[in-house]
Amino acid sequence: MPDKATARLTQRDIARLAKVSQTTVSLVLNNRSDASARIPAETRDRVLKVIRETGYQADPLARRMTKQRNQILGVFTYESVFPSASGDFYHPFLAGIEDRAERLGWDLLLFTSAPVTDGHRRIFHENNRLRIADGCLLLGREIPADELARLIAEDYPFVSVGRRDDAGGPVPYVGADYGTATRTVAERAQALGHRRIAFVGLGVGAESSADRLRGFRAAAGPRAPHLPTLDRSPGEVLDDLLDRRITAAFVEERADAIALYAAAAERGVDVPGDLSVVALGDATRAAASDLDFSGFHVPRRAMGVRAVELLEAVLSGTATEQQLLLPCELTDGITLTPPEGA
Amino acid sequence: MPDKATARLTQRDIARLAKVSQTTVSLVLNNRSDASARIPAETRDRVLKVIRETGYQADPLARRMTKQRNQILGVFTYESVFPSASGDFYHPFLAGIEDRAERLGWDLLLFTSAPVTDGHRRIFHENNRLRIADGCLLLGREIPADELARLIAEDYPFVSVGRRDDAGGPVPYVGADYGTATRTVAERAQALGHRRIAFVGLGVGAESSADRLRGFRAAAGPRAPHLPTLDRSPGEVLDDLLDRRITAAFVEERADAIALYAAAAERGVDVPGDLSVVALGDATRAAASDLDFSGFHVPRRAMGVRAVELLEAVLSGTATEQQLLLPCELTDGITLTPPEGA
DNA sequence: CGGCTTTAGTAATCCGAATTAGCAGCACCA
DNA sequence: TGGTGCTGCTAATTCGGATTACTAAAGCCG
Repeated sequence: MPDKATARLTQRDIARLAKVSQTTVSLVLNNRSDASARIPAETRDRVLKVIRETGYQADPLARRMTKQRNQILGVFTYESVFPSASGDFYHPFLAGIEDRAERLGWDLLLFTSAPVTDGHRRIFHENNRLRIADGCLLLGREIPADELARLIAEDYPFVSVGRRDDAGGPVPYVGADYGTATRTVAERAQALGHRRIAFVGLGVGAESSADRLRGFRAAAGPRAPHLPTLDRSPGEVLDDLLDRRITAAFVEERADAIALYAAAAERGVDVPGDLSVVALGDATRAAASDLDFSGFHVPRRAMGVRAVELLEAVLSGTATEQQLLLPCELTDGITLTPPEGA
Repeated sequence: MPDKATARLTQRDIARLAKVSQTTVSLVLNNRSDASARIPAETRDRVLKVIRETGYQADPLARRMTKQRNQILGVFTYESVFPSASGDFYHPFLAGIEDRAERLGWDLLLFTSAPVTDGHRRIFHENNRLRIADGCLLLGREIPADELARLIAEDYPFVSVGRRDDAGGPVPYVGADYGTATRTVAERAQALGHRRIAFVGLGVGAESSADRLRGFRAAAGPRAPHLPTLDRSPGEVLDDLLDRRITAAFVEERADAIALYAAAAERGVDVPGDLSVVALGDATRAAASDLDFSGFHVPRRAMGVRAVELLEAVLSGTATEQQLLLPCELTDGITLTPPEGA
């Protein structure tokens, strides 16, 4: 009896049992019938019989060795993949990625080994393992330009989920068209009669922030007010809005919109009666609300799907356009109505 | 210039650049310093420098071929990892896994390449790639015994998240002690005066179901009623409970408890006045409710953490006990009070 | 019968790493 | 001055399977 468990069967074993060469076993297994490899039915059956009797299965690793690709799709997230606090912002992206990866027969490698420092991961560190994967998807609000530049310089196949500015070259991405969406909802508000509108949020830093502010300015003009949220309570922001007699606030971050709405309710300020509130995307921080905000949603799932498809195209060399913006899903909602007296 | 993109770097390339042999590169990489392999600091540094400059990473497949650790932790989920519908049941497990993997410097490989058929994945299929990872964690409500048996037979290192029955041998797992938790809350209800109590749910099939029913029976006796939920609306279940003059229902699935509560509210049945409702765990289906149910929660995050730790112990051969049950978190809640007239 | 083609199969390599065996060169010692 | 041992490295082999190159035998033709 084989004391050391069952030493895994190999093609050599099958070959021995079927009295053929390992080559023949391989040919039979791969069902090859080219001119260069003819296996008569008799021999083929003999080999197949042995395979059936022994329950032999080819080692998938050895099999992949001779292929060029590993069928591993890297996923690099600049925050934790499974965050406990930040709500489910990334979830739909990942669902889309998983869906497509599954369809392509790829496994997903999450680079959790990259240490998180200051709440951010860095791609390039001591022992970066990027090259374990065939290619990589990048997720995160902000991705340092130097890291992108290095990926490009090293010619590593990757796709960013979310638009990124050039970094020593164009960055392949599948993003959401925040600019157009923001501009559209701002124009819609203007059509309803709003004349005093403001952008509420960061507006700088990440591309996604800048794109929204840019879209807003495209509709509202370069001097339209931009109210920061950083280090200010929702109440303070609300006061600021009211002081300036703003009639419609375009809030970059949905969580802030929700907080603003709550502050207004508490203060007895009616939304949208006294103030319309437009949400420019989805909550990236935990924030529960059933309220049907006017504004738009980010096509997160679709972005994940398309990002995988683009990476696959890049890897197989069939990619033509490497930068793709998907339209956001506008929602009418109930928080945008004509201003009082309009 | 290399027109054919980046032909993946190999140790041979590194060797050539560093003017040493492939063997030396391998030795340096594996930091070997036996008597049989002495690499002076000077040579080592030269090799490391080239590796750093080129960003070389060992091919995990080739590496696994010759059996070695890869720092890759496989995660096999029997449903989608990122489900769109099923709520967030798996999320905390994965958060725990990610946390520990990060601390150990491991990457997470999600086996999304395993095709989902009938809503379930199968580990063993055409082209299973389990062995890319050093070991694997298994997640899912039900895991076919034959798959577990085969993993055991093949001596593949794995740990199940959730208790599993023996399958041709003991299954290594980190589970939740549903039995004790259910028994404890049932006894607590009895101490409050409840005499007519019932178990509501599947009670069979998955170990997690059976464990709860067993715990319930341990407190309530072997003949205590067990009401099925399958193919019955919450209203029907409620009728059944009232017909039997049950004063406390122990509901296996939190989503069912929520639905039952809603049905009762609609019917004018007071919970817990007319009927106490105990939730035996967390919702595995999407179901939102702020209600503070009496019952318990599953220590999901901790289970994920401990499962990684156990697998690490298994891999390094230091594991002593391979089956671990963590206590559930009992919650007093507001849906269990003494029965009327007690 | 000799030359050419087809058939049926095998030996040799390769994939990218890890590992084993072994080989020069030098120091030290008797 | 030859033997022993250490140092520093490399050639060769292995893992399991895919592929290429090649060969032995049979079939066909004139």
